[in-house]
Amino acid sequence: MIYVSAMALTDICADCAVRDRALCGSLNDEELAALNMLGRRQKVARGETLIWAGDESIICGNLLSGVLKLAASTADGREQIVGLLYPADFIGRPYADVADFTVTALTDAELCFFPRKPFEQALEDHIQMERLLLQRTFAALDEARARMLMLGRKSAEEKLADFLLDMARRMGSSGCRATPDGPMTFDLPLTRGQIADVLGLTIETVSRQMTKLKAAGIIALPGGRAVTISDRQALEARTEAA
Amino acid sequence: MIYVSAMALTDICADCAVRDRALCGSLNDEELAALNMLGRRQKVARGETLIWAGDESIICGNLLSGVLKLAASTADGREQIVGLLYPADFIGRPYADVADFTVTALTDAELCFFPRKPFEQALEDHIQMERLLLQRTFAALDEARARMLMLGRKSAEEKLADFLLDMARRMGSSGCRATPDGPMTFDLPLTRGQIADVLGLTIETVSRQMTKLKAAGIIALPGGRAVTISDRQALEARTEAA
DNA sequence: AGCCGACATTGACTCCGGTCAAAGACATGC
DNA sequence: GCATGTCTTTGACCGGAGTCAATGTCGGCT
Repeated sequence: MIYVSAMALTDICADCAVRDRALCGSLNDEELAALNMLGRRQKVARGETLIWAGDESIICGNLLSGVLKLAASTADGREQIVGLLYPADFIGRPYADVADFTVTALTDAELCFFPRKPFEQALEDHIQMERLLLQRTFAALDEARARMLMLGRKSAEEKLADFLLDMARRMGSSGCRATPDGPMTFDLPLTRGQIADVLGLTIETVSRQMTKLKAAGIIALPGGRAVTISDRQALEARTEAA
Repeated sequence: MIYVSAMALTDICADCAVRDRALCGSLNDEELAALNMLGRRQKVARGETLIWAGDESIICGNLLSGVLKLAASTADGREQIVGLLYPADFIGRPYADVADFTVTALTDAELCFFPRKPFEQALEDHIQMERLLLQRTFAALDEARARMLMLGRKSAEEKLADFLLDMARRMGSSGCRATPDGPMTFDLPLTRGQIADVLGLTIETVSRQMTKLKAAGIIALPGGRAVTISDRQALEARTEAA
């Protein structure tokens, strides 16, 4: 699929990696060119924070590459990761003056952002895009609620199993999958501490559960951030208590 | 505010208690009359389930009176309440074929519902309503995420304090509030078991924490489902660990 | 009134996951 | 190579919340 632009110098969308998977996928070429004027690309380094909870909600955008975390925290520093953002996901909070969550890059990342107010105007002007955003927001809400069940009612073991299967699914494209049900290896974009913050556990508990799964021959930890799922069936079984 | 309708016999919106607070608030009288044709009012008794998780997503609607719960559960019967719905709140999941969560009445309730497909069409036809729904969905997402922090990172005591303050705010209108900061009494629409399901705790823990707050003179339990918040300051303090 | 079922409280005990602490791994830079 | 800092693993211990069980309270019904 090739997009040739008459305004190559400024057309940042032309080589967009998520051109048709992101919100912009709902726009035709002319509309895209207009939105183009508003947008800016930006690279962010791992660890960098894009949006701070409590700050004014200034920007919206799309994630092009990398993984971001969306986090909430208590006054005394406890943190809960309330969402992970992957390429083509929407970033930001339209229609609110203040951002409620902190957005931080877990890996080096690239994104395409717009000032919030003009972006809201663009939503009004492009019904299709607004409708797509509504659908995605509903999907995000479903996901958040599913995670509430996990946080409130699942054991550490179940949480870890859930998490690993979810990551396997999400990293599946970039990682390598031999056969649909055979062993599969991928790199986690999160540290143990960050996994703990996703699951509502501590680093130590995450580490112990990992070791337990390894001892049971269900996963292998080849080193670094890599994980191999050797027995997907068994892992799925641990998603629900015995 | 009085709405006189030329079609009094069928105009179920005329005496709608949430006429201008619900999604329909974005419609003018003609549009409302059209939507009217699609909608049906229904009363449901406490305990009745409107939508079952896993079933086809058939209806959408507005809550007129009462309180509903939105719940997820595990295969072995553990339940997590992922949201509470109050009058004027939107019910249902447009753009999905299957409902992911169970919706049940916690009190006797009345609602106004529409078949999902025609409702989706109505959203397309009435941009203002779609936009309002988008804004509400974002708000629901923020709320769900805030609750993730609570579920994942807060102690039983903090959860209870959070919950009571939230209920005080929500029941404030119907209950009685003497002075902004003085004692305030209201009825909880939930049993201890349901509170436990909201907070990711057990009945016993909820009960013990209630007793502890009562012993500390922060709340009183006059009987039935009633709660009196005698020392709001102290309750707010327990929202964050010592 | 008295019975019944649902809901709530309380107690005794257990255990999962948190806390504190000490070693390992591993990457990076000098 | 070695030093440094970050991340991970492992161990010992503790405590908050869950479990199991008994008792108490309330409202509804005949």
